[in-house]
Amino acid sequence: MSENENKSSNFIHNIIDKDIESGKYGGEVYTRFPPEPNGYLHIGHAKSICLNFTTAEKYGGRCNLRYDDTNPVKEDVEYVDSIEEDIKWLGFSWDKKLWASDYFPKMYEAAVELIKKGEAYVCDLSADEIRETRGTLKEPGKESPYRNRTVEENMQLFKEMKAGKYKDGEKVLRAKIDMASPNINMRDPVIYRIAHVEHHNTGSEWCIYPMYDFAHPLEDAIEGITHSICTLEFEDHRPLYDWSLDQLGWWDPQPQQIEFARLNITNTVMSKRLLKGLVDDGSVEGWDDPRMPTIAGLRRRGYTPEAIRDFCERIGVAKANSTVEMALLEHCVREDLQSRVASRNVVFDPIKVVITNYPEDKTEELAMENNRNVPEMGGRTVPFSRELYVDGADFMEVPVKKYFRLFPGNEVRFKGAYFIKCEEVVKNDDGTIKELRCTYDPATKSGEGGEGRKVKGTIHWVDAASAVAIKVREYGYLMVEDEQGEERLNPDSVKEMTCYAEPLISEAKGGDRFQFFRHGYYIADSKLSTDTEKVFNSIIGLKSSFKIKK
RNA sequence: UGGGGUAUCGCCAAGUGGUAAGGCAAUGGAUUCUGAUUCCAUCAUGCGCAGGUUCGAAUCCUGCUACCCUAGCCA
Repeated sequence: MSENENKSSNFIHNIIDKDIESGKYGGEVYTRFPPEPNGYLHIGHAKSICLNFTTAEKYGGRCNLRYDDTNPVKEDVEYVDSIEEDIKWLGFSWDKKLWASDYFPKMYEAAVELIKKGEAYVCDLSADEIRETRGTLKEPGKESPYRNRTVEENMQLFKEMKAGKYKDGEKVLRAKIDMASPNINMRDPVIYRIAHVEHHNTGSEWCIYPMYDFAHPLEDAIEGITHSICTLEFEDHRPLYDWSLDQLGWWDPQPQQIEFARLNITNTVMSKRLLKGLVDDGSVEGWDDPRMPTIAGLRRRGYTPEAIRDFCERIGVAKANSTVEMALLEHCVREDLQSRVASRNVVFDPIKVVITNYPEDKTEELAMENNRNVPEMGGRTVPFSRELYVDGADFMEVPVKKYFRLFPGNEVRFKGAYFIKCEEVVKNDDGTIKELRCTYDPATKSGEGGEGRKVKGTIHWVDAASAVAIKVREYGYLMVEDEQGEERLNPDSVKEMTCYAEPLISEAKGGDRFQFFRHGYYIADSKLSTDTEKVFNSIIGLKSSFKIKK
């Protein structure tokens, strides 16, 4: 991979360039990827991961992996292994692996500091009451009756909160800012809540937990993060981010939050809620179901980390909401795979072909290159004999115009073998095709000259006697929208079929990728393959194929 | 606009007052024992709209319009 040189710049780089020029952070660039461990990472996270890690890389800086585990009721350590695996698989290494929960003491100290400065107070209002007094988008809120408690009283109450004297929801700590602020986030936001819940990291040490808006700036500042990159919906929270740090005045310089637009891809569900729902109700095999847009799903489907990184590079980073076409991701995989993958003959929807003038007891081993564009990948041999299978799409009894594959009376090149002419179509009683009776021209053997005649089409085939049955799974869109605009599972999102492949395919190991002649790219699914039957997941089809025009 | 954002080709996206990069998609053509790949060519007198400033505007000013975010003790 060509590193650095032609990496496009974006508005975040422009901000960093200015910071470097002004010396704001002494030329340092320190970023972080802060997932909440409440689900698997998806392609949208990949954009954020690439952005944070490559930005640090570009400037010779560092990037931390930090779990944003400030809400024990929603989080689960079961996800951390997958998160780390996915980041590593994408090819990134973090500077430090950290847990926001390790900063709970420092955050508590910060809250105490705010109380002492009269900038925070303990509020006894219920969640409902807080909502009711917050005002609306157009009307200011009302001040809490507890807003003017003394510093001493607040200190006492907050200590009691920490000591576990109160039940969940009984009290909260609020920042004392401005109930009339046009920005609702500044209307005395809750910064600490009570939750008598076991925390995976701190156990039962704490029963009060900081809210994201208060915790996140502290986490960044503690780690010395310079540029805290997050998505657009946090734009309105930035004043609170800055307020928290400004009030404390503990750090100089302070990190700055920069927002960018999250990734959307056409026909792709990116909502964690929906994805988790599909996993929980058994609609998919799990978070790594090949139909899922999770990194684990894409991996199992056969996408490469290089392709995903290339995709993230190409989509750019900006603040405009956008939806990238799936075709771009597909282009990236195709481009990556075409030079690293060997081709194998697999026929879908097989039709039997009998070469009537070929000896019944003869079998030839014909040479075939693994990848025509990459000679270093060498070649292989495949058996050829009197009975073969061809792809259902490569024969038309009544050809449409410009169809140049097999049809009665037409002659085509069998890839790596001979010119074959279809002489007769033999049918079953029910009218379906039983077999094609064909003849071959011995003078046209592949690689042995005989360039006299030309033929328009080349099709692939497998030897019937040695063919291996494999299962092929092809994927469509996971979700569709119904009349009500509700997203629901697409019943046709997976199609499984049995196909015939050349014998060598039986040596495929889980994770091996191939190009199936004329069908596209496929990966051997180690999770579903057995010794007797291999399952191949489709990654992506070829760029274009013959389309029948009406 | 309560407030905060964003508008440049079908989809992304550069551009930061000097006369519209690039990629994907699409379309034509060349080569091809994969209708793939590769290769060449075409693809915004135009930058949400309307005015204004300027020798010169996607870039500055004014006024509109559309869409997104925001009223969790989630992140």
